Amino acid sequence: MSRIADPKAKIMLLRAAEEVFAEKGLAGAKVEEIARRAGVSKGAFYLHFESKETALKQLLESFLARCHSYFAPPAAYPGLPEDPADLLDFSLARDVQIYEFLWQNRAFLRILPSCQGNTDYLVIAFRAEIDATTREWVDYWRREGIFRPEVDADLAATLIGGAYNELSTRMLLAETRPQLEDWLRFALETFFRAFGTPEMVAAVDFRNQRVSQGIGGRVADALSNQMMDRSRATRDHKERRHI
Amino acid sequence: MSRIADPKAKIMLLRAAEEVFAEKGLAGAKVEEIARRAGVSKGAFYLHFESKETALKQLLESFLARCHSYFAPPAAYPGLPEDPADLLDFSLARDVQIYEFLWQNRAFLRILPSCQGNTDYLVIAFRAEIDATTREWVDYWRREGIFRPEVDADLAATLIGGAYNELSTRMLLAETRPQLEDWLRFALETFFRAFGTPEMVAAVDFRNQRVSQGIGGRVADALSNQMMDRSRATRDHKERRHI
DNA sequence: CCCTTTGATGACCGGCGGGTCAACTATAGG
DNA sequence: CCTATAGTTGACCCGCCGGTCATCAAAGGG
Repeated sequence: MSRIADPKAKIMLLRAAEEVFAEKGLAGAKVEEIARRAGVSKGAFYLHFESKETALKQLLESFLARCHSYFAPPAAYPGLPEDPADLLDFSLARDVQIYEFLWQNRAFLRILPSCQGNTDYLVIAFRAEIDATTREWVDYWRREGIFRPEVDADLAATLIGGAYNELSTRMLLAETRPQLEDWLRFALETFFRAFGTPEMVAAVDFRNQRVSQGIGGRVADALSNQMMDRSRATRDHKERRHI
Repeated sequence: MSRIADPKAKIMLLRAAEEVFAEKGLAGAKVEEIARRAGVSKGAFYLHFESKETALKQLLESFLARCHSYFAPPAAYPGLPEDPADLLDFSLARDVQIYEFLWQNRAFLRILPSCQGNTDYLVIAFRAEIDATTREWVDYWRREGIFRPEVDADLAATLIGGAYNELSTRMLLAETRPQLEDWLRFALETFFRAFGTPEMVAAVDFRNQRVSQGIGGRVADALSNQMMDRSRATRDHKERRHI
């Protein structure tokens, strides 16, 4: 009995909404345009969403949740490498993973700045979360003797967060995928040089020599092959270090 | 003959508009509210401005022009000190001056993120200009042998710009004036350590020792005196114009 | 083939707020 | 005091768009 709902409708609407929100922002986006791009009527939009804000909130929550799994604190990586060079490789591989994800979702990233009104608390909370996670990393690195003890964790996290955020902004302006690896290596070295102990800075220099001699990072390969299996990846680092 | 126009009206409207735009953004700001806060009628608003956008544009142009004079390229400072410690002092004093200005105009800074629609090109152009100026400084420092030659000027400028931008964002969240000097010293040292030649990094360390021994910077004092003179001069100039 | 049920449509409603203008008011000159 | 002139007002107009609902269409059961 009765008619069956189009199962693609909601997905198409979400996709269209993502597009239009990214182009126009919350206020500028028109429900009619979202519906038209999804190939359905305006009324159909309201079969799936209570309001325009609801749709944006739904999109945001889903995206931020996916982001969340990428911006993990150090506690989420039980077996972090201790060797400075391996640590650099690991961090770079992790950054590349994150920015690859951001690049894939660049359409979505464009929505965030436009969240100025009723939904901005979501973005603000997310930024605060990122900032706290960055701070955790700085604290961790300081405890591990990688960063100098006198480095102010709050300020360091602010600078790091701002710099990386600017990189993502710059990525959004690019038409083709930038050399994220180069960008992120540069950023990583910048902050390791700035905040690292003299030993760490020396390790950065040494690693650059090694790289310029054509010897690639070992950990980076391991991590990109086994993205999800962190414990195995770190076990690999340790084993190889003894070779 | 005839009635004389209220000379305060436009100024009051601009002030009120600044307030409301800062609180609500372009779209959220209502002409009626601006007029009410200025103590005039809605119609009076349109005696002075063609439209809501015009008012915002006028405010923006004026503010960005004032900003412009602060973000000067190295060419604007003919006699830059060559001694590393003095250079640090000079740069810090300059940064403090800029951020002091930004702090004084923090209400205005809050408007910028909300410029998403018809006026965003102004902000975008301004950001690009800041970025270019930062790049000029990086290039200059590299030419002067203060930054290492292999430092990528574009990426360095991006990171620096992002980090300093984040500092200003964080400043906007503060209720009382933060210790800008500490923040900016931290940021300055961060990037001088990251990009500086080994000699420069040594100078940073040496300077910290000197400062911790209570010996203040000489150049900083000289510059801050000079800068106070300059801001006092412009303030006087404005007061005279308003009389 | 009709009836019921439920998905889908788009014309329509209503409020919001940018912008206008007829009416009003203050001032100066005669 | 009167009149001309120009500043000031706020009620009103109107387009836009979020949200609704009478109406139609599709699917399945009897």
